[in-house]
Amino acid sequence: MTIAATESRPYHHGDLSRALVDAARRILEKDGPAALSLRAVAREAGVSPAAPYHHFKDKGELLEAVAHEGWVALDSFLMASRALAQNARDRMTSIGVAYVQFARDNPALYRVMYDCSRDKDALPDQMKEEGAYCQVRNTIAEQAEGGFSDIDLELSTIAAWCAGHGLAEMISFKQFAPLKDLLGGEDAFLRAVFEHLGMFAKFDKG
Amino acid sequence: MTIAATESRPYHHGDLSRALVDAARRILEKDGPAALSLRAVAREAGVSPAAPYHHFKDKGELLEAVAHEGWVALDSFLMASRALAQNARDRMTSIGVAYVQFARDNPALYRVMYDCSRDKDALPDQMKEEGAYCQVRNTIAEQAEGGFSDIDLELSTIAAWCAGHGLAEMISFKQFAPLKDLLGGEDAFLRAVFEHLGMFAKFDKG
DNA sequence: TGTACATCAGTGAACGCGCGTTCACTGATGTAC
DNA sequence: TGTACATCAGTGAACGCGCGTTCACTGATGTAC
Repeated sequence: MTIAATESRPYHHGDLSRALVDAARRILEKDGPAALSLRAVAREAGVSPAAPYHHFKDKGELLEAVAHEGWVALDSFLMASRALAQNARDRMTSIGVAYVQFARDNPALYRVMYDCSRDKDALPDQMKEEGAYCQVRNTIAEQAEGGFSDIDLELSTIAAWCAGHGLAEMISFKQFAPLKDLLGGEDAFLRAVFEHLGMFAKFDKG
Repeated sequence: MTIAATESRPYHHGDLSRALVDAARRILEKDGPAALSLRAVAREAGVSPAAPYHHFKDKGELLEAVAHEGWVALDSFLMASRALAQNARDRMTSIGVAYVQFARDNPALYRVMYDCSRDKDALPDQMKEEGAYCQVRNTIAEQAEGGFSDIDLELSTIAAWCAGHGLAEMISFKQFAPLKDLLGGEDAFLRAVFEHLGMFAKFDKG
């Protein structure tokens, strides 16, 4: 009845790559990005410090794998909340709010994602072709109903993305606490900030 | 004629506090935030690794001193470029552009400033009373010409601040290179992004 | 079906490193008398 | 004006730490014949 064979891990792991990335994410959740050393990851995965080198060239490559998972998770989170929005008008705010919620709920993962990006001075390549950035652009395009040139669309997407990232980094700052209370909670505060971006005020009357 | 006495530093330094903060900023400029250890700062200042402990309780306290200088420098940079703006309408964009330029020209210092803030989960206290944040709020208030409630004003300031911070963190990302070229350079790109925030589009016709 | 052997994926000990911080110390300074 | 002494602001050696990475190794797996 009991599965005795699994009580002690066999010499070969089976899928150590996967296990290492999972271990890394567990460490991020528990102790934050500063605790994320290669040795800690190996320890958490129950494996010797040298083992990861059979799967990742160096620490950076493991971090990139973790970051990549983060972007994929963000993609689907945004996708889901965009699908939930009631109408086109709310879709823009909803996707912004969802973006910040993701960062708030996965702060350490979010940090690793941007640390990797900064190291390369670029967002992940796939973002421009598909993925989160593209979803933001599409949402804006829908809401603008053709009123934007390609350049306007690109610039507005960048502006919205930057606002989302900035808010994501500051959402938990103490200074905002009174305003959150006043508005009825953090999510209401979030919506309010995005609405004040006023990104598409010019379309309100057209 | 030559001042022989200064050729070898006297035993007592005179103003080691100051010298340490200066050394820290030099290290930041040369080698970035990752290189900013207490020992490196002492080395750069030409002093033993224990010397800083007579002036700062620990590494964190030195970092805070550096960050504080950064905020002060940002304050006066924003003040100066706000004074240069031609009219009220441009003032908002100008202050945003200046904010990002500061971050771009002092990337490591900017990083330390926000790292310290994140550790405390708050922007520096003086920001709400005076300083950079307050300047942004005042600029927005001027441009809105009384059309904003206190809450609207606060939310708009937060939105603008977040957009500025987000753009500051991403301004050098490679993905934006084509757009920068298209628009005639990085500064033009910056202005364009801030204009697309459309923060006050609703006031354009009123 | 059995066996030799190459390859794969682990082990654990060790390397050298730079870090933050502490310690007992000493040279320099300033103040009380 | 001189001197004893407390205090201040340095020194340099040492502590223990965890890190990324390498190394020679070995156990397990799979494949060719």
